[in-house]
Order: sequence, then C-alpha cells, then structure tokens
Amino acid sequence: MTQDGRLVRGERTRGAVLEQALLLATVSGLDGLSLSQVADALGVSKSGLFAHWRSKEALQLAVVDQARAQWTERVIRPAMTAPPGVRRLWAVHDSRLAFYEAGVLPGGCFFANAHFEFNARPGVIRDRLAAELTDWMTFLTGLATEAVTIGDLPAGVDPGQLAYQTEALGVCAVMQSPVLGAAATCRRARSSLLEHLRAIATDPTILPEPT
Amino acid sequence: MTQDGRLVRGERTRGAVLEQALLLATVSGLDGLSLSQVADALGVSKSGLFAHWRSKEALQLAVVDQARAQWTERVIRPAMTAPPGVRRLWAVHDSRLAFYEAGVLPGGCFFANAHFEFNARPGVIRDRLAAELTDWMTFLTGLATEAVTIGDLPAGVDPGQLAYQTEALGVCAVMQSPVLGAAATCRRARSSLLEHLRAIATDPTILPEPT
DNA sequence: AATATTTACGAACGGTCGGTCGCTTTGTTA
DNA sequence: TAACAAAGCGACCGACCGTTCGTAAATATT
Repeated sequence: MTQDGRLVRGERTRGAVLEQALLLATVSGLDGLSLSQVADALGVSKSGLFAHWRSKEALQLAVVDQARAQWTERVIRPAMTAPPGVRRLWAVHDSRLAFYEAGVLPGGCFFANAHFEFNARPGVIRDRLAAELTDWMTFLTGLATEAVTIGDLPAGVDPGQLAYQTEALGVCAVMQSPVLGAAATCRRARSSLLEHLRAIATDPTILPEPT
Repeated sequence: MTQDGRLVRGERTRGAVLEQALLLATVSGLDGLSLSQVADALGVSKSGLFAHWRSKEALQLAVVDQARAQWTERVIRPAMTAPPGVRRLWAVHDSRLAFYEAGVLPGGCFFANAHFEFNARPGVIRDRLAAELTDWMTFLTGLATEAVTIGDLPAGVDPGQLAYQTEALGVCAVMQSPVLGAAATCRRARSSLLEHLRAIATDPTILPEPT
C-alpha cells in the first residue's frame, strides 16, 4: 500500500472529484458538464483538475468508470444475493428500480442519459459507452439463460428477448419518472415484468405475489 | 393567405432553419445545439436567426413544435389507417419503429433524446417536453382503452400498463439501435409487443403472424 | 539541512457561445 | 418615384469554455 501522504491526498480529491462529476454529469450531461462547474462545486481550482486528468475527455472516461463501479456496487451486488434463475433476474430489475427511486443520481440514470447523449457522436466516449451497454445486455441475457438452464423458465424462452424486455421496462421508468412520478412509473415497470415472469415461469410461486 | 413576398421568403427560411435545427438537435442535443452550427449548416448568418426567434430558447421551443409535427405526420398519421383497437395500437408501434429504422433523424428520436437531456433541468423547455410526454402517453393509453372497449382485449387489461409496455419497447429500441444494430433491436421490440398482444387478444388472428 | 517530487493554485490564452446593433438588400405600398 | 417595412448580414460585446504555464506549498528522500 502507498503510505505517501501526497499520493493519499491526491487519491482522496480524485475520488471526490469523480463523485461530484458523476452527479453533475447526470444533470448537465457527460459532455455538457464543465470543468469550472465541477471545480466550483468542490471548492478546488479548475486548473488543479488537470493534475489528475490531462484533458476533459480523460475525466469523462473516468466518470464512466465511476458510474460503472457505482452501478455494480448499488444495483448488481445487492441483487446477487438472490438465488440464481428467474428470481435473480427479478432481483436485478427490482434493485435497479430501487436505485432510481432512491434518487442517488439527480439525473436518474447516468448510462441511460449518456447513451442518448452520445448515440450520434462518434468518438472514444461513445465507443466506451457502447461497450458498457454490450456488457450490461450480456449480463442480463446471461441471467435469463441461467433461468432457462436451471429450469425456472421453459426451454422455448428466448433469453435475449427477455433481457431486452427487462431493459426496456427499466429505461422507460427512468425516462418517465421525473414527469409522471417515480412511484407510479416504477410500479408499472415492476408489475409488467413480474406478471410476465410469473406467466412464463415453470413455478410462479417462487416469485413475489403481484401487488 | 399572405401574398407578401418578403413574408413568404421569411416563412421559407424559417421552415428550413427549423428542419435543420431538428436534425442537429438530435445529434448535439436540444441544448447543446449552437446557433452558429445551425446558421453555418444553412449558409445563413447567425444574427439573421434572431430576426425569427428572439432568443435561443424561443428557437428550441419552435424545434419542439417541429418535432411534434413531424412525429404526428410520419408516425401517427400513417398508423391511423389501421382499424381501431388492438390493430391500431400495433400499427403505431410498428410505424414508430419504421420511423427509427428509416433513419429520418440522425440522432434517432428527438423526444427520447430531449427527455433524457432535460430530465433534471427545470425550465420552460422541460415543462414543454413533459407536456409532450403526457400527451403521448395519453394517446397510447387511449388506443389501449379503445381496444378494450371494442372487445379486442379482455376487460381485465390495464390500458395504462399496456401503454407503458409499448412505450418502453419503443424507447429501448432507439437507445440500443446505434450500438446493437437497428435491425436486431427493432425485431426484438416488434416481436415482444406482438407476442404479448397476441397472447392477450380475444382474437389473435386479427394481428400479424409472429415471424 | 538540502533536494526532489507531487498536489494544487492563479493568471492568462485562444476560441466559441448567446446576444446586440446598425446597415444593406429586397419587396410592398402610396 | 418616394416612403416604408421586413429579411438578412457583418462587426462586435461580455461570458464562459478547455487548456497551458509558472509557481507556491506540502511531503518525501538524501
């Protein structure tokens, strides 16, 4: 471990900047975000940021890392306590919506916002976001596949299709929440998937009762 | 009708500017869009834009109008030729995905992009976008309600829920298309809704065969 | 105690932003 | 033909953008 007080201090501010930048990025956009904005919010100087990242783009990529780490920690990890199969897929969906409802990020979902912001802007960041989306969909598809493999779902179910439906319900929730209310919107997102899963599951009773 | 050649010319450039601004807004964002950008793309002067809109915000609101008009013309109107009920709901979904696949807007969907861009930015534009989303969901819910009313769908179906699912599948399509391919993504969005509608319809044979 | 390293800062740079102003051009009207 | 009105342009403004640079302060090394 590093004991150097200078490096420790640098690492600490580095983390604080990333945390703040992630919050602001969900409001102003990953590109709309300005360095002065981030610096002022933390009471540090703008030029000091360049000691940690050589350019704005480098900071933006670091923010993507930060967002992924947060997502893994706050959405995926809690859901992995659920047993494998259809219950774990449901747990991820539920955990994700809980993340939105908790208002952790003022702009709702970093990745959803970023995807729509960069969907027509080629470049390093877009490529990075595309990789993240591929990873995420692979993860969801893997959960669905597992559910079929262990017999929670019949063999005819298309895991990719189920993953797509799950993702769609989640994305739509974070899009509509600020307008139509998070409670009502997330209820729709939950009951839609739950009803669908219970309808196709070989044993619906292992899933929660619909409310 | 106005016969004044000056006003006619103004109206013409006004339309051209809105058209161009709508395209660029889906790429750079409705707020990220710059007036120089729009002016240069049309070979007009930036200051000339202020003859038509007194501020950038006024232009942005006009772009929302333009987007709504395009959406009504290119998505809703063609779908309204389908008979009322579940077939019309399906036609809107199909027409919407066709609009995305045609690549009319380089950034995919103006409204989806704008919603995610402004979901945490209070102001006139956000209010306007919120009203548009409410209108759109009311429209979809109305179609679902109609399908229940005329007996295409059983009485137990929740129209709001069905509208939410339809919207979710559409939004997710435009989000994932640039990354995972429009063809595969829209196929998922189509088959997901079609299978669901056929599963709950009182007479599935009035809907297309699943592919 | 002297030197090296790392963080962080303030000042300044060129460039772009939204917006203003006065003018020319184009077309209408009397 | 003269007076007028609208469209559109070029020059310019202050503000903010990302970025660079020289320097001061804190810490580690010798």
